[in-house]
Amino acid sequence: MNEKYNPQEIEPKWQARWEADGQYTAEQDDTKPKYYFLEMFAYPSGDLHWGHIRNYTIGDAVARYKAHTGYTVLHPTGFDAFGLPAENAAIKRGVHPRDWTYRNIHNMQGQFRRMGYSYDWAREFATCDPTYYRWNQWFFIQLYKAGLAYKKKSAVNWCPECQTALANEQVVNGTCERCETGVVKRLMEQWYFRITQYAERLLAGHATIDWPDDVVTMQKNWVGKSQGVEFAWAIDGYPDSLRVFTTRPDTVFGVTFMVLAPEHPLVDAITTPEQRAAVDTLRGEVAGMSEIDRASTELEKKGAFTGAYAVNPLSGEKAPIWIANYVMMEYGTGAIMAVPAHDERDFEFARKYDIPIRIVIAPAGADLNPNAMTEAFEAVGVMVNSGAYDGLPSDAGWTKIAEEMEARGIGNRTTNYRLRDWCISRQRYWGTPIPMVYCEACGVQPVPEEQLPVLLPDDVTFTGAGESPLTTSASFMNTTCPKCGGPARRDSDTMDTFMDSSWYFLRYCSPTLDTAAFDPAEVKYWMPVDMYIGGREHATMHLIYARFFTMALHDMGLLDFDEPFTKLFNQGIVTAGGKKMSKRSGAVPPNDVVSEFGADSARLFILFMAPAGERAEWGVDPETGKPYTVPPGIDGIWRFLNRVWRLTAAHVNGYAPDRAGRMGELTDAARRLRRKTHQTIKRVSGDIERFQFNTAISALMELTNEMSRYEADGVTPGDPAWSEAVEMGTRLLSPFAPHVACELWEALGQTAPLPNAPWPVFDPAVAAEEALEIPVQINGKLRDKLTVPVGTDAATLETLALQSEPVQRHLNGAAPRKVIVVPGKLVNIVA
RNA sequence: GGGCGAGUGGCGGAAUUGGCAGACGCGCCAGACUUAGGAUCUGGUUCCAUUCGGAGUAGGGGUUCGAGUCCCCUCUUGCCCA
Repeated sequence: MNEKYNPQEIEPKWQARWEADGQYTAEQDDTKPKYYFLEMFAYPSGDLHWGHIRNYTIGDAVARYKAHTGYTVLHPTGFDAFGLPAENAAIKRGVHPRDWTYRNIHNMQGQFRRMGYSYDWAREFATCDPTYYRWNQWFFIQLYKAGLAYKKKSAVNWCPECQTALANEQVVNGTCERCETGVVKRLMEQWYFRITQYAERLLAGHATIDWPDDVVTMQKNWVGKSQGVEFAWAIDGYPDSLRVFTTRPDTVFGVTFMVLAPEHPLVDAITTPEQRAAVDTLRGEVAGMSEIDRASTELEKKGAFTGAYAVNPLSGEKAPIWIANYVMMEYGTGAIMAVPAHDERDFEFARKYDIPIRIVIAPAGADLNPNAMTEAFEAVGVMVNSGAYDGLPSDAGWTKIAEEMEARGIGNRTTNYRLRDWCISRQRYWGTPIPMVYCEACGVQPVPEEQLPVLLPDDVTFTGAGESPLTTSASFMNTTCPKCGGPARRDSDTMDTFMDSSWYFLRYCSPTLDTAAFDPAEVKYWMPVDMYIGGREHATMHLIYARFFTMALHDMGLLDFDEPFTKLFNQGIVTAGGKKMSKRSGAVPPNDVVSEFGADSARLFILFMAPAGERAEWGVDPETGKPYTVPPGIDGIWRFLNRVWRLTAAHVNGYAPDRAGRMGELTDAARRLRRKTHQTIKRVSGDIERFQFNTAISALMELTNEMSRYEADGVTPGDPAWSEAVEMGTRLLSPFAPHVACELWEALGQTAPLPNAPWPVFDPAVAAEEALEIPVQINGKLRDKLTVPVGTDAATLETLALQSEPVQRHLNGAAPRKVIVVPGKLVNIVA
């Protein structure tokens, strides 16, 4: 073999050979368990950067490890190819979104392949391909037929800059996530999916999946389940009653005012002429505000009195009815009972408008003074000023009052959710056309399934203003009604791209099938995804939508499982100068590192630099003030791989595959090397299982350091301990640095492909230390170390410790008060 | 403002269960060697004192024979939600 490690020569060679041999083709194999391993697919922004490389390298290491440990692995990739940036490029530079997207895909495919990831490339697809989005349209129609897709006119977040509606999660601090323009409200006809119907299932499903706690918590908060009571208040002098939802029925005697959302339908009817002006002013002000702003705790509370009063059904007291900017029509009933003593927002409001505050829950052993309070008391306490309920703990009172309301027919216990239905419509071109047509005579009609796909037209102009670009294409917009054959218009919107990512993992099971979205037999074999890897930022969007979609498909009888991802791992973000590395800020492509040091070095470096789940700081070059194109720490990885190469190359005849039966009489050095080899197998295996790739790599470095020490004393031809170390080291390196591992494997004379080779198993007897160093402490301070055989008992350790010279010196003749001996660990003498 | 993490040498980081703090790597220092290379190899490298030793895991308190690890308070910081 070559003396010199040359990744530029061996890496393309192995990549070509893997591809030619179909090395990573996923195949059903009844002799093995299956493992479906998936990393979140990439948006084709133009270049891979180190954030991607981290995600995909972690994924590749584990996918390769799974293949070594006896699974038949499905490890696919593709591109999440629809989306706004392509359209922005079209507007700014006149490039067609399709051309821009495919040019980027082509470049990123090259970068992916150069990294040597173990993808089954035959399964790759881009979601913007009609053979894919056709099935988005098919699913849309199925959801429509199942009653899960519906159209409604509603106030949506509208970005005046992007000319599009935004989902709540795309609005950041009241501004557009992409362009940071202030978001306004606008009424539009939009398609929605009834995800709210699955709120309870989305919560219950968490018990059946093995996901990180923080993601589960985020999803729970996103669904926002709250138990409460919905009940009616009579309005003094009006026939209508007012329905309110509260999570605190135990505070009902503390109500000193009521608040309606400014949009509440009763506002007009109950407002008195004297209050009309103030009410209208506030309503005008609120109309231009985003929901996000209104929900903010920093919002200055503003209200106006309507002049009307509501009657407390329990106490019979009258409470003035206000409207306020902090109450929203979309949550609950759009009306609340306000209890300033026990709700922070009501408290602030009452203080501002001089509304009385009445204590009805007293904290244990303390008295609250309504005039001196500086904040609401929201915790559990004892009920006071609450008629027959006085003296009851408030949590017990909660149930009693709810029961009384139900018994008297005033109200009912209900469950409320923060989750809203999923708005699918986007006023954009570069997405999946919504397969619905509008006929004057027949109304809304789905496109017949045999006419799918509804293709994106080419005769579109991109102005960046006005309505959806699709409206500029007459050939697209004008169609015929599938029912009556008369003239009809198509829906001018396209689908949210989260539609694409809600089922792409199903498509990978049968990516080229043209008669259905997926082959049920293939899906039955491969799904669910056993391990899914991606960023934490997808906790409440993609990961909720994909779960909902899977559940909906399950309920339509299309799938026999209802959770798509059994396990989830979130890799940490890569930052440069503290800011997240992304297309928009300081993204560094892997190209320079790969061309100078090779893909194996790039892979090892990104895994070695930080624990996989935590933030990794890439570093900023002090000379340029920009993120490094080649980080300084890469030298350590480069040296390591060169050392590995040299150790193998220098002792090709030191290796003999057959070493069984020659391990009997070994020198101390050989026993040490064997011990290190087996300890390394144990550590690397455990570290991969725990996703601790940084320590796995440091263990491999320790093994090579031990091999260097051993080498100094000479390696004999066919040396059994050396043979074992060199072979095991190569196999352990395979998931992380597959090219160099394959090359070394071949140099060792192995003919079976390394990626299929079984994972090494360690022998605990060989890995066990022969002697231990036992620290001896006096009052917790280290004074000596005893070198003793493994298994030395407590009494012996105590005797040896007390005989130790430094211990005698420190005790200075005094008798120890107590000696703590933990066999195998330490001795601590309390003096 | 709320929820969840994190804070360890000049730097990235290590330390399964409460048991030798600083593995591994970068950088730095010293030496060796040479076909002068992107070298490589060997040794050293928490701080103070260098003699015994002392201090030390953001800061303060606590539990314990023993705390980076557990508990309480404070500060800083990241992410998510407001």
